[in-house]
Amino acid sequence: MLEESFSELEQARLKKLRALEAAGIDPYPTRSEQTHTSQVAIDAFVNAEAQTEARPIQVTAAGRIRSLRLMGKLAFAHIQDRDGGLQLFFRVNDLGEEKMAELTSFYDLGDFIQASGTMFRTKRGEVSLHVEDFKMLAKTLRPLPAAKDEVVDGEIIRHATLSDPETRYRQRYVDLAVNTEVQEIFKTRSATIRALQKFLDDRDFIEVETPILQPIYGGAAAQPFITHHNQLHQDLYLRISFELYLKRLLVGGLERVYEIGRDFRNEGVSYKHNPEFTQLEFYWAYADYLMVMALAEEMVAFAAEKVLGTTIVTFNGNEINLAPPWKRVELRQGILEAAGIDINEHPTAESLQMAMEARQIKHKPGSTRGKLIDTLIGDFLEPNFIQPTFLYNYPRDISPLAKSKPGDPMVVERFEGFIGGMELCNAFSELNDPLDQEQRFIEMDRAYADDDEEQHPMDDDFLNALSYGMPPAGGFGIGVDRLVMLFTGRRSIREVILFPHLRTQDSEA
RNA sequence: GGGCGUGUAGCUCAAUGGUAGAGCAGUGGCCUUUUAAGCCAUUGGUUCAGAGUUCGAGUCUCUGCACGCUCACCA
Repeated sequence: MLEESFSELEQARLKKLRALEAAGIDPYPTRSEQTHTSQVAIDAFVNAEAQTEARPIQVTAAGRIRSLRLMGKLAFAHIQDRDGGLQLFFRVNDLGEEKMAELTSFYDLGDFIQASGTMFRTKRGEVSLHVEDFKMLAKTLRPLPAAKDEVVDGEIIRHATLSDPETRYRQRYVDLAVNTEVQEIFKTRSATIRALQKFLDDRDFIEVETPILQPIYGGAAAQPFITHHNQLHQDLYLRISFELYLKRLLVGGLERVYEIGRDFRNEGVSYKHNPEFTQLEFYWAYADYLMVMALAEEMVAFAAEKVLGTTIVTFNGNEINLAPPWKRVELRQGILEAAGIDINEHPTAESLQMAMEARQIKHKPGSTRGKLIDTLIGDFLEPNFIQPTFLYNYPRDISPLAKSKPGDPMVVERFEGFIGGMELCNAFSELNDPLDQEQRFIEMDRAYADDDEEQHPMDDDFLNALSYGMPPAGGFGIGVDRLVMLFTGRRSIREVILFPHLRTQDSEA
């Protein structure tokens, strides 16, 4: 029972709720009204103020009570609505003893109120609503964490705010209600996705949706979640990427497609990894990875400009400029300069491993050549790519869906984009030769035969699709959560996901 | 999964192994232009859970749980 979990504070509120009902007031009325948001009301008043013979601005505002200052026959409150806050001014002369008592005896911080009246300016200069009538819209039984805002020189200083990360993520509704700057993160997130969509829509891409429940997973090297369809007696995987389905659409003649959605990877959780995360992938017929590179930097800069009004962001203490062109580093050259190893001189895993050991570089024993190169990237390059950087020309054996570089069988036309020391995107000239693709699947199978984590299952229907002919194309994937981290300057992916994954608790407080 | 750290009132935090406290919030008063409103009074605790050491544990030990940081794997 909810009521049994109530603290003393909550019991006090419950008593007020009962008292409201006893007074014939519905604490949760069905109808409500909001003629102006706080900002619209304030703007309207400020406008009218500038004119001579302005008519009074009649407003019905609605929102959550964030502060309440009772002063006997006077009262001030601030309510919070979707675009800000508004001060309410109550006076017994206007409301009468009975109505005033309703406010003082039944209302608490956190309650939703609807208030009507005219806009005015207080002696201290704050544009406020002079309340003529008000009603309870929703009684709050649990107290919101007490937070008070102090304005010093225009800066808002928040006292004793809710800061425990566990409570903030587990009860995000409280976090959002109390820490309004958290709302801004998710407004930015929403705007970012809209901007990415607009950018691609304007270039004739169509947005599609492909299966999340898949009989065969693929398109990335990751462990999947497994689920089960009861009626069909069939195990299914939650997708780890969109790639193989989107390429089927290229076969079908949809030349420019993209999808924004959720991927699921059954792996470790960290400040940049959540088990489910949002990805954008696009596939572009008659393009190659160099064209994709140019489009990608343009897209990110467009989104930044549209959402933030600038291409300059601050992340982890670094000022980062997202404006194109981004730095381009050829992988072989990059590793040579950073680690002093020329990977071309080490065509086998054994040789490369020896070169790394000679330099005391840690690595997983038994790795493939590509994996070793990946280790070098992670150790020597990725952390140093603070400004946007494309690293291009990847080893073939860790890129089973990318097309080989003409004249260089060990290398594929693939690039990854890094910003703030973090991998942000991955792209390549898409392999469209069904026979080569089959060969790659077989190679992966052989190379990782002993390693369940790296299984890359053969997708026969995908090969079948390629056999019907897929136009040459460039493909691209970007982690939307990480992009939002950059745009909002948040160092943890949990800050930009509304309900990040947490372990379950036995007893919820 | 490994290492380090944290867990005390609704929130933010104190408390040499010796009576668990403060501010805000709450409750009762006073207050007709306040804005971290103010003044007076006051309530509120399974100190994450369990076991142990001790005359005595919020504090020390062990186990478990959750969260954070970090390493490994991945995006």
